[in-house]
Amino acid sequence: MDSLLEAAAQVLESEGFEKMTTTKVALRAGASVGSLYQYYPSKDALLHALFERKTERLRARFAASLAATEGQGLEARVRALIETLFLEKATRSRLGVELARQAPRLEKERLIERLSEDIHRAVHAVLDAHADEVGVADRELASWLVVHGVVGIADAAMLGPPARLRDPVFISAVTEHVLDALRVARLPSAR
Amino acid sequence: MDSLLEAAAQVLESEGFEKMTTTKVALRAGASVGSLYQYYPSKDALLHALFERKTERLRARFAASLAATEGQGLEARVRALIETLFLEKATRSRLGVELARQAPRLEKERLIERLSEDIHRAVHAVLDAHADEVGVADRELASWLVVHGVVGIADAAMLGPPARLRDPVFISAVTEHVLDALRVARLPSAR
Amino acid sequence: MDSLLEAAAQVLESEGFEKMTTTKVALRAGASVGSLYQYYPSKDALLHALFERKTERLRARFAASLAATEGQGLEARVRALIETLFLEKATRSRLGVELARQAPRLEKERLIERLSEDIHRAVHAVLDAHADEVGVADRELASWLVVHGVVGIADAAMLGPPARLRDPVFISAVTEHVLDALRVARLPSAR
Amino acid sequence: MDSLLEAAAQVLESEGFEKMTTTKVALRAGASVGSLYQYYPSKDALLHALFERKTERLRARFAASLAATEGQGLEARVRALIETLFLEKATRSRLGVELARQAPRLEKERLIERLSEDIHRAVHAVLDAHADEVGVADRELASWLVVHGVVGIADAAMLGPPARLRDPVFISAVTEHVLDALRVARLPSAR
DNA sequence: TATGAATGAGGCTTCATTCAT
DNA sequence: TATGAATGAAGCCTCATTCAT
Repeated sequence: MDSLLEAAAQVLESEGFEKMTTTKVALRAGASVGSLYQYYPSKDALLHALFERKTERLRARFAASLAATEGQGLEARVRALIETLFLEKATRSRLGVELARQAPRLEKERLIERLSEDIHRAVHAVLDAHADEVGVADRELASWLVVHGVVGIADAAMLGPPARLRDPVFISAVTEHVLDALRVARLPSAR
Repeated sequence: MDSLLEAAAQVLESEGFEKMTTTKVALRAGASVGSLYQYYPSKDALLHALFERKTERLRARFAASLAATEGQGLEARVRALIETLFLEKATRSRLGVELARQAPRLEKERLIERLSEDIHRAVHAVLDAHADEVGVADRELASWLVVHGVVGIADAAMLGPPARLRDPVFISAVTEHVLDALRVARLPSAR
Repeated sequence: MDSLLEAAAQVLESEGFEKMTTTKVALRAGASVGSLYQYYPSKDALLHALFERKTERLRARFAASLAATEGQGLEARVRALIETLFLEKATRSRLGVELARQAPRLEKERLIERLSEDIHRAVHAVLDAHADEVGVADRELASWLVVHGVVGIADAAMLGPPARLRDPVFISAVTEHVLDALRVARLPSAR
Repeated sequence: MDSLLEAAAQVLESEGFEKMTTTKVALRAGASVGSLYQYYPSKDALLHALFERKTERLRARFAASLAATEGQGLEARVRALIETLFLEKATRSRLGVELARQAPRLEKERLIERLSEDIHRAVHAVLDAHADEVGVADRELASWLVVHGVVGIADAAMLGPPARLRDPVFISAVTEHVLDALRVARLPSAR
């Protein structure tokens, strides 16, 4: 049941993982614990599903961002990706944090790794497609560094004022920062 | 007692937070639960102390790195800082992860924030000291972005092969990446 | 569940409060601790319920006594009330004592106060109804004094041989004592 | 050590029995737990001593009251005894309550019984000495009833406003009540 | 298929008491 | 004789999971 998943998300958001009990989740979903266990055979299974939902959503947004900026310049595409990541991080951020806390348990690390690999691959493809605008030699490594660097920035920004992640000025700054790292400015065309 | 702290660290490392019980910690330290509670009035207090120990250690290493590279060029200093961060992240990494997972609970978020602020400040000072080598206008923002970007990179690297964080080639790559972002290379063209 | 309450009463009676554990109560009731906590969210809640049960029973007996002696003379009614009180005090007296010991903790003091107020009020009404047989001016005060005096007597009698509280001779003596205090006997001289 | 006893009294008064720990008592007395256990081999031994202290004090006050009213009339002596009892009950009343709560445990019931027997005996002697003013036949029984009745009244009064136990009007009322019960007024000499 | 009462292992914490110094 | 750190048994309570209805 999908309402169970949403209920779990809400409880996780409002109470945190340690106070999220299966009974509470079931009640919030208007169901009974028994029913919950019919769909999700364990608490961890519930978390896993929640994880996948979040992960899938992010993947979809990224794909959409890339599709929407198809054919545009590197800057536009990078900015779109950053914007997307920040927006997702800002959406139900408490939920994201609580899920991330549980990732080290569970085989869910794989879920995270798979996600970041996908993102990495996508970004790598973008860099390759705009190889002329990228000054670094190892674009594979560069995309990896950029992806995880930006994720780190997003995570840090999440602890501050929530508006920051949606602030265009901040997004521009991060975009510039990333493009700088990719040595866009050093390109011959800058001479 | 310090052996209690170390015992807690070991249990956390080997079993993870969910299986870390106060009794287990006490036993591992060769003490009794009662003694544990004499020194740390709650399980969370124990975590807090562990947190501070880790935090303090990192702070000290950073200070030492900066002191050791006093007077050297920007690249050397940045590299030293990255090296230090990576080394610390690689040291007892499971412990670090488990502690980080508990940070959102507890007022320890503050401990983390305070730490990253301190690091941010230190890096900012370095950038200011080497203003001539830095091409970005807003050095405060740049240092913030760089610090959190590199932390994100370190965290991602932790999930891969543990040797990576100590690999000089990788460290060089990250250093280059950071220096690029600071537009060090672009400086000549700014003439 | 009512069997939990009765189990608690039995443990309290046979072992006293300090040795009454929630697990023991649950076992005696043929249930598990978990079930106990489903019905009574804390050990104190269990005590509270026990308290109310006892209190309610006494209230009911008093009401019945008054109803049964409706229309009879003052002596008969006073005797009936005393008899009722003594009988109740003699019934499961250990239980009563253990509950009373816990009253100062808990908001249950209120329960006791409310009970004695009710009794006071009832006795006051009786005195008013038999105003012609009562020689004291302040019947409100007199009923208060009589009620608490008799309770004191009952409590003291509880410490002696248990049969005393059911001994008609003793009950007669107390009744006489109370009627004397109400100056029933002095009335003729008031002509 | 006497300061240990006083410390115990203070802790009992301010925190209640359940929060009175031997360590707290020792600290308050400016000693160590070890020392406490040198003088009082168990927590119960401490309580016992406290009990005796209170008991002895009351005994002494009663004796003093009787001595002070030697040769006076029944009313004066009864009033003095009531006054004394009320004053003692009003003094450190919380302490008294907490001690009474622990009486059922321990062989201390004996302490209480012995005390009330002593008081009973004393009052009996007073009644005998004033046999001409007492209208009841069984003075032994009457004194028992009066003693426990007044104790019950005092205990009930303790739950109300603390000033009541020291209020001369209230004391007079109780005295009158007692004298009435003893049928003082009905005596032929009252004609 | 849904329900939710029942289960019980196990965690955290307290505190009277001991004993080496 | 005083100290107070150490002990560890034992209590209260939680909650994931099961299963009879």
